[in-house]
Amino acid sequence: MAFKRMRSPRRDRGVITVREIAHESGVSTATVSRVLSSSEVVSEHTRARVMAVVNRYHYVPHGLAGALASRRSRQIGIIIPTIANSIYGCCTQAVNRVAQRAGYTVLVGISEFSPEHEAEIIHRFLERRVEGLILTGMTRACELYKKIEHNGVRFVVTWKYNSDRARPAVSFDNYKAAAMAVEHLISLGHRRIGLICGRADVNDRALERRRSFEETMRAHGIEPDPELIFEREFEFSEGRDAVATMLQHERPPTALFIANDVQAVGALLKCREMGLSVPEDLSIVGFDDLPITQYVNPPLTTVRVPSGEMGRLAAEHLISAIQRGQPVKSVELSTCLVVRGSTGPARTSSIRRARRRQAARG
Amino acid sequence: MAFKRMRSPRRDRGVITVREIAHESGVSTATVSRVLSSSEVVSEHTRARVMAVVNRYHYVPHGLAGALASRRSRQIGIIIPTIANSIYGCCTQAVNRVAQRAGYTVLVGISEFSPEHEAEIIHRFLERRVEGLILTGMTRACELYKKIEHNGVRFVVTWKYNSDRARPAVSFDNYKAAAMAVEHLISLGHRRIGLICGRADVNDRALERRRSFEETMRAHGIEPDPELIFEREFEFSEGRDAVATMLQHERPPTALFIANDVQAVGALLKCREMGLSVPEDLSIVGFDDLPITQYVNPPLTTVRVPSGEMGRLAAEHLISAIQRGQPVKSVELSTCLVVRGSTGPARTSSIRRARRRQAARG
DNA sequence: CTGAAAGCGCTAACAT
DNA sequence: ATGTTAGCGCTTTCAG
Repeated sequence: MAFKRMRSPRRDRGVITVREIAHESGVSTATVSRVLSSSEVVSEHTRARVMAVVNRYHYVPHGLAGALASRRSRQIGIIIPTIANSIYGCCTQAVNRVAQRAGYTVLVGISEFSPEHEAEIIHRFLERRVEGLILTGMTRACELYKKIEHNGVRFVVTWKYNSDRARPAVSFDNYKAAAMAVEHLISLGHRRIGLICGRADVNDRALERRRSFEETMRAHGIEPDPELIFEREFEFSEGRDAVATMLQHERPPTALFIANDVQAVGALLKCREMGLSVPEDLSIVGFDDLPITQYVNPPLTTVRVPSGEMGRLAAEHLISAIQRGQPVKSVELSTCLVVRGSTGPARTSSIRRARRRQAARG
Repeated sequence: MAFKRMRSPRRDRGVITVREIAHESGVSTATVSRVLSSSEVVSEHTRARVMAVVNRYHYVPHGLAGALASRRSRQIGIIIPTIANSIYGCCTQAVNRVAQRAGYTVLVGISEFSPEHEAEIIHRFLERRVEGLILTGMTRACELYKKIEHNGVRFVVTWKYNSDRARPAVSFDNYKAAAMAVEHLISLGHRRIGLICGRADVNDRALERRRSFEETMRAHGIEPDPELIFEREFEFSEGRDAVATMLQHERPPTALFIANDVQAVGALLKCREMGLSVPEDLSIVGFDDLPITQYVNPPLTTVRVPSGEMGRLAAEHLISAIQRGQPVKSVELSTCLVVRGSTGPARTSSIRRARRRQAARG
């Protein structure tokens, strides 16, 4: 071999490049680029000629090369904990929609509630040079936030809002939302109220809702009973099992706040299966307002959260911040209590009465 | 200005590059690259020195530049029609998991059942130089397949399997699966059977299930009544409305095949709400085996499809095909009928009887 | 309105 | 085991 390096200009797997297109249409690569970015001033004539060649060759520009050269990846990332709870899917879908319209692609990461896993996803997204990040919840190593900022990447927190925190957030306030639910129960005369929620150690939304439950109870002079507080995974079955166990307590609750509808629906169906009347024997208020909640029997009283709008706004704020080179603006979204059939006035020791009834029957 | 171009080597927004790392640790960029790709032979000593600098600077390599240079993007794309039906979420999550483990990032596209939208997503993914594509269903413009292949991108079809087609698929056979459901009903003595399914014009899975319904009926000497076939969107409410309408027919069905569980659960709950007994008044068999189906009352008889496994296998086959430079191997997955409480023996004109009962009560 | 050419940050031959 | 260097395919000044 006499020559130093044998790299013919188009030895590649036949994938066309700007150079070929430029050559074929008798213009420079710069012009092709201008035509394709469709923003520049190019004469109608040249544009037509170039486009003809582009179409003829089914030319698809190399976006990564473009990103490298322009230093804009036109990608954002979103990290959600799970897809088992459809609220995250709904939010992601909304993000996807606005991103797409703005010419951005979205990378989806699923952390499965693992901080290590999340850190890994963030690292990968940073490598891919996302221009922005949509995060779920606020609790994560300070290091990680530093790493994100250090790489010049903007982010916005969803599903968690605290007016006192410095991090940009587009979300509702879990504390307030949960308080509405608990106060609804208290106002119906319930004093003995149980809580079922997600795992507070890996989920700051669950933590916040739990904290709100406890403090709201105390604010009304009720001391929450730790034996009536269950933290479980996000599954129908977990809600079912939790409620079954809780109702075996010697002093069972007359009402339940179940801080997510997946567990709430599971629990509600279980109650019916056990022959309990809802809300006569037990009131239940859920959280999320999943579509199915209005169709179960009785329809579930629950807290409506704006999952879709949150996704939409988070993406809009993030992208506009990126484009305008400004910090992301926070917004607090509102929630509301949707009162349906699963909550009613407290009646003394209704579970015990129901139990007796069952015993008589069985 | 006397000089031609003013481009200082590190004027950028402070983001570190290999060159800086190489310089700081007194090695070449090639060595840094070797350390980071962790595959090459590098002395323990140099590796440690380089890693120290990497960590000190929180250096995150520019993945797009790497992709460009190595001509491997380490990305795959998946396109699903919606996230409203959680089976797609489940599948996507599985894909994500194996991709991540293999060092691939996944781009998620949501087509919302629009072919135009899907074509756009594919184009964008091709620009991003995905190395492979996981598609939902097989029906799309031949042009589009050509475009994908023309760009040297491998793909695999999911949720649709036909042994006669040339396209690589990792899926179950909708026709067979639906036939199991219909035959179950027929074997219980039902002759007047209705169908509720997705829109067959934009969804080849729905089409296939509908075709299977009609042909299986005929194979058993029953002519399907077009008035008992409803194509609807994927919503609980659509299932509800469809069943309500269908039962007003002068000769209502004694059984229903509802080709997806979202609609099936909606329909089932509606039946209960209308005071109908399931399966005494009406048998229902669903499709998908969503988690909730086993908890509704009565638990839904349905066809179990391997959403998670399909995602896992599709991703594995695709990635291994990419890595070994071979075509993607097809696999047909199996489904099974899960008989639960919503189906029972046919009883003559049970709906009419129920109606009379209701009239008597009302 | 168009072209020339210098990189974007990295990897992969090739050479040592 | 490590360094040199030529690109990857595109965008973007700057010049005309």
